[in-house]
Amino acid sequence: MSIQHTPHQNHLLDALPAAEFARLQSHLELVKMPLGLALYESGGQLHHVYFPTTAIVSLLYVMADGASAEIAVVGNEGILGIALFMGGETTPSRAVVQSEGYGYRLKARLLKDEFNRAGPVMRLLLRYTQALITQMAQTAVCNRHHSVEKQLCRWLLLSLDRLPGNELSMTQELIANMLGVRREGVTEAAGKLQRDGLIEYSRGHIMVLDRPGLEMRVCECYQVVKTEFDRLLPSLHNSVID
Amino acid sequence: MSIQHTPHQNHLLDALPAAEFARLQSHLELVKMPLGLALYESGGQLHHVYFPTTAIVSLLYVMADGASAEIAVVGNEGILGIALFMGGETTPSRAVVQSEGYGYRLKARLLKDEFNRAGPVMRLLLRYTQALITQMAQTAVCNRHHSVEKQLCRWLLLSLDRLPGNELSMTQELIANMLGVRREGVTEAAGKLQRDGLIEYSRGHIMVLDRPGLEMRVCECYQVVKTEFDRLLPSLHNSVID
DNA sequence: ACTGATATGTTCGATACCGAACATAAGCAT
DNA sequence: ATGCTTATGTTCGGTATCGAACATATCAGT
Repeated sequence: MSIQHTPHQNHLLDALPAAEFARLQSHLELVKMPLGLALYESGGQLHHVYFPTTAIVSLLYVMADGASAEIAVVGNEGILGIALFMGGETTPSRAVVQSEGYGYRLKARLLKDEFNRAGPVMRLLLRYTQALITQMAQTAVCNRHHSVEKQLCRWLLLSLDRLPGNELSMTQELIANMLGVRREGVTEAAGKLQRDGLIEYSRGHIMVLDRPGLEMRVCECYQVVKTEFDRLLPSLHNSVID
Repeated sequence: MSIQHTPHQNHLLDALPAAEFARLQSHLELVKMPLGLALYESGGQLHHVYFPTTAIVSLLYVMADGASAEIAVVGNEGILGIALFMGGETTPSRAVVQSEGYGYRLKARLLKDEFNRAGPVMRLLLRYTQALITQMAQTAVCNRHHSVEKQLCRWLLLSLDRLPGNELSMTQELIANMLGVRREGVTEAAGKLQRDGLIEYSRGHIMVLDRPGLEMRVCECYQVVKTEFDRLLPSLHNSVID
């Protein structure tokens, strides 16, 4: 059985008005996003923007000593490469595929031109950017105040929201990298969640058995971000802006 | 002696092309910003945008249990109320005056109209927003990996960059609130800096004696943010965008 | 000078996380 | 089956920060 791929799997593309979508459609290029692929390096040029459909991509800051932390997650609800239309051309963050899958890409020039029409595409992208800002801000607060276990719950739920099933492929080592904590810390937190029957994992495969249970344990950060995404980007296209 | 106030003290306003500045100038209203004033509450309506000149404003996230953390600082280099033009109308953050002073405000409607012209003002605001995003992201990473002392250095330098002299009015209690740590933690870190002759403080007044010394101790986060601001917002107006 | 309020200093034990080392176990290639 | 690699589990001592309680010091008002 082969999987159907369509740009409409990405919520931003799906939310475009017909005219705008028509302009871009033929330029959208399906790309495979294997685990670990870096779509952008810190400070590098952005030649394309990416609209994930089944993949999940993490925005990571890597520090001089190698320590890292995830500042946001982008999946089928979003776009990678906002610095392009924000005017900076580049950012100090890396974008790394965290969960393999597919997405569509578009040449930088085309997206910029579309953005510069200052129409619905621009407004949609700016709203998405604001939602992303909320996610970053909440991550900062969460890093400050919440335990590894709560952050793991948040991370699992954010990932789950961007995937079709209830399973994700991810080693504890990689999760630790995302959260910016030690692998052992993740092992301990995940072990606790497993003992309590919320998840089940083995060698890089995590199955969520009790999603409501996770939602009970997660810190408020998850819900704040989710609510803000829903508020700013109701899944149906809504052209009543301004 | 009376202090001169002019919108040009704010770098964004100062960077506007003459035509745009002329349109807005008569609508700019000088406002006093006393310590602790909340320009915006979480989720509240934004009736004005603010351009600080001598004041510094913190963007804070306050959590359900009262714990808080600063996610960004805005002074004479920036603007408060970006959610207005990003399309969200509101944000989950609070904006609180951290260092008293003055600024100019502009009615929300006027800024939106100006933004919607999709000209240089829009491009400038978007670039500023990207710089702000960098600051938030770096704050998230810093919260994760760096000691209170390093973060205090970062905070002092960020504040200093937005003030005329080498002195700031700020109790350790308030700094602790910003950094999202205990007051005692700030006392200890500040005590160390004082013993080493980098700063001198008493009851809410901090004088920086050795700025290079602070720059030696601060984590890389400070420089990353500063470099990105300089890159995105060179102080002279540069209309060569796109 | 007195008083109260506020800012800062100091201590204590508790806890979460770190850093390192090592043990087990599951998958993979041959 | 054998061995190699990778993922996960466990332990240990060290450190930073926390939470709370209390001590001191400076300022403002009377």
